Amino acid sequence: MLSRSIEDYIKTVYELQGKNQRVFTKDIARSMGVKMPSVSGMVKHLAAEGYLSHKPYKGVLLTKRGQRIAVDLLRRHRLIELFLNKTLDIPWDEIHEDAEVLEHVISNKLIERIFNFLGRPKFDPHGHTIPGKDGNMPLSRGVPLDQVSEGETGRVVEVSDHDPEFLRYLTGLKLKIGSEVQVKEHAPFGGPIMLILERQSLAIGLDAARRIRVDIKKKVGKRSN
Amino acid sequence: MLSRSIEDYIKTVYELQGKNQRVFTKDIARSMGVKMPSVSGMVKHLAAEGYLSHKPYKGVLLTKRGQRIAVDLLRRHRLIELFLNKTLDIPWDEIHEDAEVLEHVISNKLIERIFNFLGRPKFDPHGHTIPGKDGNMPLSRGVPLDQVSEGETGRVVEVSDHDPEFLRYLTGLKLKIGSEVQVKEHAPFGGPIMLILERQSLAIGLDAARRIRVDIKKKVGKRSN
DNA sequence: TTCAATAGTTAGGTTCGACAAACTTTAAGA
DNA sequence: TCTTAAAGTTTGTCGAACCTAACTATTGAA
Repeated sequence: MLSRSIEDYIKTVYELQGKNQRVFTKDIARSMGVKMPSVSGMVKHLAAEGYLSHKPYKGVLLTKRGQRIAVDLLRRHRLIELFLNKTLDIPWDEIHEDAEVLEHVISNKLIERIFNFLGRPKFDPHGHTIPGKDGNMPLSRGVPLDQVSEGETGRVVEVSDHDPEFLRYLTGLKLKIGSEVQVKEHAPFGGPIMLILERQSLAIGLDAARRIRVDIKKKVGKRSN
Repeated sequence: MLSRSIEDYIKTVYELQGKNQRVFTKDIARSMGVKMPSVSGMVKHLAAEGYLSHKPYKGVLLTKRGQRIAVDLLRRHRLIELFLNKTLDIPWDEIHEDAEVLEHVISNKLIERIFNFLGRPKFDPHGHTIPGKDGNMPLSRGVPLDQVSEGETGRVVEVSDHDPEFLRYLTGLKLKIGSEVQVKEHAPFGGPIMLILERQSLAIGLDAARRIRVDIKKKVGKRSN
């Protein structure tokens, strides 16, 4: 049985490494709220146990084994979020914290019961894809909203779940999973993106736009394939 | 925030002390699966923190403060059991273990949501009374089945939840909360109790009978008050 | 009353995961 | 090339919560 702490390190590295970027001690420390020596020590241990490879002074990268742990945790996290949201009707900005704790302690048996109870779902309340029991990690859907060209329309499919404040902001805008948005204009010099959402205009900052992913709608009359 | 370990010690003492019996190091150690020196050390700490009073060589007794912690845990435990049983349809012999872990980590906010979701219930799936949020510990209902006189009839209101094997045994007998049983005979010399349950005779050992509590039915035609 | 057997405690050690202080490596600019 | 700031590591400590070994207190039977 892995300790809570070990699982958290692996998860953090997974999140930071994205598509195979080496991850540095400083970033792990900042992200986890611990000091660098704690990271150095744990990294040495995790490398010895085969969860990641460590080139001193050059950062770390998860092994297949480490990735498997991380993806399992993600599966648990997302199923728990969806479960809390569906059964107890807890809003999407309040489920992350509880899931963060529960993902480490709920038995596999219980997770699979939850999975079946929920009807073997594919997505969590923030639109994230739920990984398979086999450790298969599906790709994120859509593209970040800041990369959508002017004039294009898309459906919101996924939003970042780490910051409850951000989710409350979206709720305030009435922007949710499934919302249809049209990009009107990219203001220059890192300025906001002007959108139409439910016939209302609104301006959204670049940081926020990067945390929203949309499925681009093919233009009407230009239906390909 | 109390550690998992501290909460478990307090809970164990609560269970062992019953109605204010002093609890001994050896019993705590056996019940928790640790060695006696670990108990001595922890007891010293808990006494210093005011959770219990300790007379060296004479056992311990929870203070009001310690009892409050224990009752809170019991509330959490029972609500979690009922929640798992109701929403995920997990049978009564499988819920205890998960609840044992979850009671330490689920946030108060979540517990209260569960409480309301379940309709502010009074009893868990084993018939145990759920303590109030205010730390008020209601009495157990009924009397142990081994104390029911021959000829009397009762309704099962509570069964012990610590041993899953025992619960499976009851399930096999089709004995559940609400079942009506009539005591036909107490076999002498610690022998079994003969019962009628749903028109079937059955013999139940003393150890089992002590773990089943029933509400005695007033005799027909003798309805008092 | 004495003395084993049993129960309880103290002393000292281990592991885990964090820390501060001190040292080393890297890399960027003078 | 040299220097230095930033990043990373090593070393030694600390608190929790466990352990074993050794010591002490209690108690009940001879």
